[in-house]
Amino acid sequence: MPTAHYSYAYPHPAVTADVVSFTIRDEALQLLLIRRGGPPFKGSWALPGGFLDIGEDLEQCATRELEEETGVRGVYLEQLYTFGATDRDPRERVISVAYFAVVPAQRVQVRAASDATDAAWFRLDELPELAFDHAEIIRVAHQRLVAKLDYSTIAFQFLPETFTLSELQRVYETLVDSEIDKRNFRKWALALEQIEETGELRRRGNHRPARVYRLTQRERIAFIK
Amino acid sequence: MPTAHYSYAYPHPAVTADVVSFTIRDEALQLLLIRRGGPPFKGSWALPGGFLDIGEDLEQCATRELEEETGVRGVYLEQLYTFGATDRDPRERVISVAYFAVVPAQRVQVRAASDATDAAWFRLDELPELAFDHAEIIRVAHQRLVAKLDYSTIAFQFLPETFTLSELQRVYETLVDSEIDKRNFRKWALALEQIEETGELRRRGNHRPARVYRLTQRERIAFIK
DNA sequence: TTGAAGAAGTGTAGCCTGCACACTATCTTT
DNA sequence: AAAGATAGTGTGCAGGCTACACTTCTTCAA
Repeated sequence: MPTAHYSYAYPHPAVTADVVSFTIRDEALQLLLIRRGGPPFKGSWALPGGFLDIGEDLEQCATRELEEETGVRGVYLEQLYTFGATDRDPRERVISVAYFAVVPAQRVQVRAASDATDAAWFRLDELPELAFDHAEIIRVAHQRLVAKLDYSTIAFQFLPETFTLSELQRVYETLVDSEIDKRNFRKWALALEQIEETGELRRRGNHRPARVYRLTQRERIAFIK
Repeated sequence: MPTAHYSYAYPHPAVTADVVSFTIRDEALQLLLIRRGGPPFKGSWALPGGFLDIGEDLEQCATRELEEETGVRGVYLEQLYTFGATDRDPRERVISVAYFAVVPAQRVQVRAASDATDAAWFRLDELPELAFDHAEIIRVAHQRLVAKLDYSTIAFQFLPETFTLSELQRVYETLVDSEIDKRNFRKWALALEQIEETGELRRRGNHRPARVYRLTQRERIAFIK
């Protein structure tokens, strides 16, 4: 048992922030997991996260944990839900405030710059066994992500600063896991009035080059409909 | 300072559950507040809530606090958001897991059966000064409630088991604070396929009696659209 | 240099949904 | 029996969503 540095009249639970980080790699929705180096669930994969410092905001804590594992900063981060079942951690009572993050595809490789902990991206449809109730947390996060597609421009956060309409369409097709009509999609995307042409053209492969777009208000999630 | 009964290697925050309870009284959206009997914010109004017991689920805690203040059970209760700013409580670090509840108008008077604490319903547009960050919590709760009107049948939770279409329409009109066309509203409500006629008629006042409806699946929030 | 390959880019027509709008029905009270 | 009050009912128009196919522009290889 830890030595006594702090005391209370009644027991306080521990509080952690855990982060579900989504990205799109290889045309698939993936998320970041780390392998646990100690008990409980030693060797299992788990969400990155850690205990709240007593002088730190919840969101600061989530941001810090995410940065420690992925090296990325400034990505979209949103509080998801708070999980507090009494038996969710065998050591002591732990309340987990879960966040979900959307990491642009470009920035994914920055992970290699993080510390020596064993971290990896997994396809959402090929997840390993997970520690604690993290499978449940991921389920809720995915549900939230899909729900937000309908009423916000959160999908744009999967893309780097500039992108083509085809790239945007592929993001949506990956997220909803079905094909979308090209003309209808482009009409819809332009009608949002959230993107503008940069004036540049992107030439990739042996075909007509694509116009390049950017968000009119970078880093902003708009509510639509 | 409290005596030392528990100790940790590093400080744990306190965790509370606070509940924003909405109801409709006098054609207005109202919510339940209690007056604080001790410091901090002594004499101020605040949301009902209290510290999490170490062996108790978060939702259990919210349910318990709500029942202690209102006497009502089995009402709709949903986790709202977790507030954890470092300075939100002057005594110690407190993480508040906020819930929001919808209390049917009929059951409101049960509150009188609760203990001697000073509790009262306030119109949302006539709130007093509030303790802690409870004004912010209420703002978020109201926002969530209004958002849910668009994609769920949460508004039905403001009504008792049986109701007329006019009563349902008044609930919606109160919540969105504007008038709704009667024919369009009834068409919409019936098309949801969430309510059925009980076969009874309700006669109130000197006018044609109204058909009485009930939810086909009582206590269930349906997602629509 | 030319043509084949491959993604980029573009318009229309039908359908369905949301919204505006006014009168008749049935009961109570006097 | 007439007045007062809320319950209950249908249509038409506009705007948004969906389905659907061909041309443009570039690269690469013959």
